[in-house]
Amino acid sequence: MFQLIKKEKNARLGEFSTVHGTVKTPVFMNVATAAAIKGGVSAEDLENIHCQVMLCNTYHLHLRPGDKTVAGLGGLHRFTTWKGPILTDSGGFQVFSLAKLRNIKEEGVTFASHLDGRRIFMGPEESMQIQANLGSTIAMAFDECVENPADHAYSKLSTERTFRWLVRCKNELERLKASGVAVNPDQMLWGINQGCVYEDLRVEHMKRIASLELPGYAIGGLAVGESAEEMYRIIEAVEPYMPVDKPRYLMGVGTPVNILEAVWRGVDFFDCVMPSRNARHGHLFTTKGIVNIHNAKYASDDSPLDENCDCPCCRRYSKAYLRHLLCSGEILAMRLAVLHNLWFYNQLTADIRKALEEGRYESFYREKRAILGQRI
RNA sequence: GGGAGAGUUCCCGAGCGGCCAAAGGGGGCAGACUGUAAAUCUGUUGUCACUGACUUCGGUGGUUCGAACCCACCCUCUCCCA
Repeated sequence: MFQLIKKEKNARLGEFSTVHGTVKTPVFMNVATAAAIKGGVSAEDLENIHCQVMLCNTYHLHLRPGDKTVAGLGGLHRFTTWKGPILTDSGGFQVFSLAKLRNIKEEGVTFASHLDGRRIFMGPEESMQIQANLGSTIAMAFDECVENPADHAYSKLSTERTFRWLVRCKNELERLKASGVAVNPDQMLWGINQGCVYEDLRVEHMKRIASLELPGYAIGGLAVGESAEEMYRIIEAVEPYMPVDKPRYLMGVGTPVNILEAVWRGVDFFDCVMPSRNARHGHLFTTKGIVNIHNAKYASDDSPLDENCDCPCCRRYSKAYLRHLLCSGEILAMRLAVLHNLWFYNQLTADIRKALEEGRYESFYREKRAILGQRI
């Protein structure tokens, strides 16, 4: 399923084929938590901005509209009309981000719904059942993302539990597919590496999950407060133990520079809310660096946000207009800004692939990382 | 013409003798955001030689140790009666 086309040091150019189409990697997956990109971006828009994979969330869709409702409507693909691959996150990250509203046990996690406070239980089996109902292309394992405790002992308990949960996820998804209730009979499960910032735990955990021979592996629990250097260190530590013939996914990452650095260290898949969330807040990524379009200096700037960009926003509108829309609270501002930032991320990974194909990734990434992180 | 009320820092608006450079909104300016409880959150918003000083609460004058707050007059606005 994953074909490695070319390597430059650890950086990989590849293709991942699924029943919903082939993904060229490295790839950035566009985050549509509640089955929509926030900011008014449609499935049709996603096609226009060259999105390859859409990412949705198990927890959110379970709460609303309900995974059974989605299953009744034919699954996420039919529901959203997005034809390409869809990855569903398992709800594991909500174990982390809804920390104040949950209680973790071996069986699973009890959350207070962020919508109405109602208690909901989710364990590996529940997460798989929901994801089977959603019918995504890729289902992620239900894991525990440890919240930077600087606590090796707790992290070890957590990685052990996450491994047991992964085995339960695998068994449950196999059962669901065998019994014919999974909306997508080809749905695959990817495992998630954990272990906080501890190399020994990370490596041990990676070896164990690799032994399950899943079709893809993710590194989770990073970019949750530790430094970028620490994150790179962990990727470097884990990477040698990730199967070469399987896609590697760095969950929730990251900035353009993070992506350049992680590709250099052997990662193929990414996702992040940053381009869409930051866009809604006026923080825009361009080929020359970061623009805060709120800034007064753009009030009379008639030039496009990024002269090198072909997105629906830059093709047509000026910085002054975009700023005005944003300052006025117009919905169009968010839509244009989100389209731009996602275009930028999708284009960045396309440029990365091109550089890899031409065997010049090292110089490409060294040049780009110096520019893309700066504020202009 | 007669009566009643009001004028506060960019705007609205609280304050009604010291703890007031003055609450709270709004607006402005800047920042944050990494598997989305986020169209959110934070800081800042009189001046300067900024752990302090100076100038502000329609104007002028007064009372007081001390006034945005009390008194007098003036200016402006709103409402009611003719």
